[in-house]
Amino acid sequence: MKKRIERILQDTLQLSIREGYLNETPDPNFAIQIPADPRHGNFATNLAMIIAGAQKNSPKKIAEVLIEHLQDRDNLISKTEIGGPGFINFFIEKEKWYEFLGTVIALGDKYGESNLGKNEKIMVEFVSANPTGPIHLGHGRGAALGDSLCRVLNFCGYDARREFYINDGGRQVKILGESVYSRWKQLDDPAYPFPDNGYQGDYVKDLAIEVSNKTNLEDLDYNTATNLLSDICKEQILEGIKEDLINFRINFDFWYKESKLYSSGKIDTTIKVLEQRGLLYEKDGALWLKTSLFGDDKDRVIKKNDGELTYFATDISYHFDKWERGFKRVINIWGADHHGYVDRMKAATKAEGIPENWLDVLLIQLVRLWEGGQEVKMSKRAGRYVTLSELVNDVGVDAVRFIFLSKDNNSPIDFDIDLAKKKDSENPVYYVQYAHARICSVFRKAAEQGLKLPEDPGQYFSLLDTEEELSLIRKIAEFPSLVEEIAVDLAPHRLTYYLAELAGNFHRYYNKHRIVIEDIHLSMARLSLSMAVKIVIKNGLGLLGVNAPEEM
RNA sequence: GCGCCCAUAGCUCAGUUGGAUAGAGUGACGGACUACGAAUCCGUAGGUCGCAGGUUCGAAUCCUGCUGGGCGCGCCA
Repeated sequence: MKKRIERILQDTLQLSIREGYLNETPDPNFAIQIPADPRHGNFATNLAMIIAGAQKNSPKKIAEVLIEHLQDRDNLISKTEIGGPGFINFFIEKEKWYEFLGTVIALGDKYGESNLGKNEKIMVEFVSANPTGPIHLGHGRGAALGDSLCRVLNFCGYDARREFYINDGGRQVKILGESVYSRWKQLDDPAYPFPDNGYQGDYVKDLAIEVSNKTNLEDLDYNTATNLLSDICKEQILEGIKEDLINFRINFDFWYKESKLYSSGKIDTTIKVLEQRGLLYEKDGALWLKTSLFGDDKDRVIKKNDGELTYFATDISYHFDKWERGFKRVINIWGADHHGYVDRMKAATKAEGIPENWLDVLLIQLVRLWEGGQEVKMSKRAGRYVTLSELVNDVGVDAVRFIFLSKDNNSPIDFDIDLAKKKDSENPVYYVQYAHARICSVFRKAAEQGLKLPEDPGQYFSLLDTEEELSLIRKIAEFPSLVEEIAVDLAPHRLTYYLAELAGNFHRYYNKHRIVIEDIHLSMARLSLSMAVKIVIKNGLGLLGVNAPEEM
């Protein structure tokens, strides 16, 4: 609907200029909004006010001109008004809303899809947790966001893929091996020293017991033993991570190992490319990249004076590889504590000759847990933190995903476990799911009375004449443009609020008007409307990765 | 010291490239089941949009300066 209004306005503006009713004006960036106050119409635009300056005329005069030459070929608009300082308000022909309702039902689970992305290849890289311990809440938040973004992007016609980058080559894996070794030694000798920067969690002790039972460590020297433990444990932890993610309904398309960058020679190639571009230099025995030429505060080391590559070097190479794999855009989801890294990473991609804006980095803020009115204090360094699987086992996938996705990524989340566990109205997840289950229940009831949706329900829609019914249809009509906006803004949290509103509208409607009644025709009409609501809730929850249950 | 993010109802948060009278949930109080699921609905109360300037027809939104909080500033990963 919104798009049709936009089209009409574009045509009207062009025609007005072409025919000389208005002066030539640069392409205006006008908005179409749904007014908060229904008296201001179904849609409103600020177009007249936006171009008033360039037209050297009052917004109201311009609005009059535009209305007079309105290019409404389909007779979509029943009435226009000029309001406030120069808004043009549009009222849509009721019949057009009924037609729209018919298309929603016909489209079913395709309602809301679009071809916005034109099959463009996008990579979303997220979670990418080190294989040194189980994934925690922050990873879970990133996982929910990345996965939902991919769902939305694919729904909008992009070719979006999920990728997990495995840091299996760095020092942290070595430290994991040393930590496990130490815990194994401590089984006999509690005084055996533990590495200063070792991993503290209890899972390290569990690994020590488990692996030492299967592997003979006694005869190995320290280096051999710790290396062996590193290899075994990182694989085992990675399996656990994969399992946690699958339980969280996330299926990655690609698992990309850092070690592959070394073995495939990608890193050497990348360094050569940068060398050829004249962007490298040596100083203090180290190799530096001139990132400061591309917006970074200062240049960065990619090879240390001991000959080892930095983490940054592998990351540059990794991103060059993403580019070579043909992705037209890349979205990285990082914890906010990595924000200092964003500028240098973007600078590095530019240094590699990759276009500006190719890389988007979404930073996610902290998740704080609350239980029994108190914050659950966590400290990763001390190994005291709640894992994603613990939380999911406690409150369920649907609630965790919905709550994680209900906030903008830039806002910290206070996650109230008690509230998330509640299966009633206080919990927004259940509020939305209940609307869906309730509609399914109504259809079961209708079926008992021999009622079901006819092939062509459109003939009854004109019976939907109450304000509640018309506003429900309008709400349903917002869905496609909202989904597109979410794909552009990378902001799936808006969907949670929309779904709660839609569910609320339906619950109110349900309480006020009976759906299955003696009047068969009116029942058909109301069942159709209910079906459309059900479709949007199901499609919307699907984009969040949340189930739409038929019974609860 | 420099940089990024945040500040909206008692609490948790929305607020769509600046739009018309700033919203929702929750908490508090009071109501609604002899009919489709009361896991719901209706009503009341609640605001100096952190503070001070600026930009304009119009600012919670943009700019500047403050205050308060989170995070980051390594030849660590």
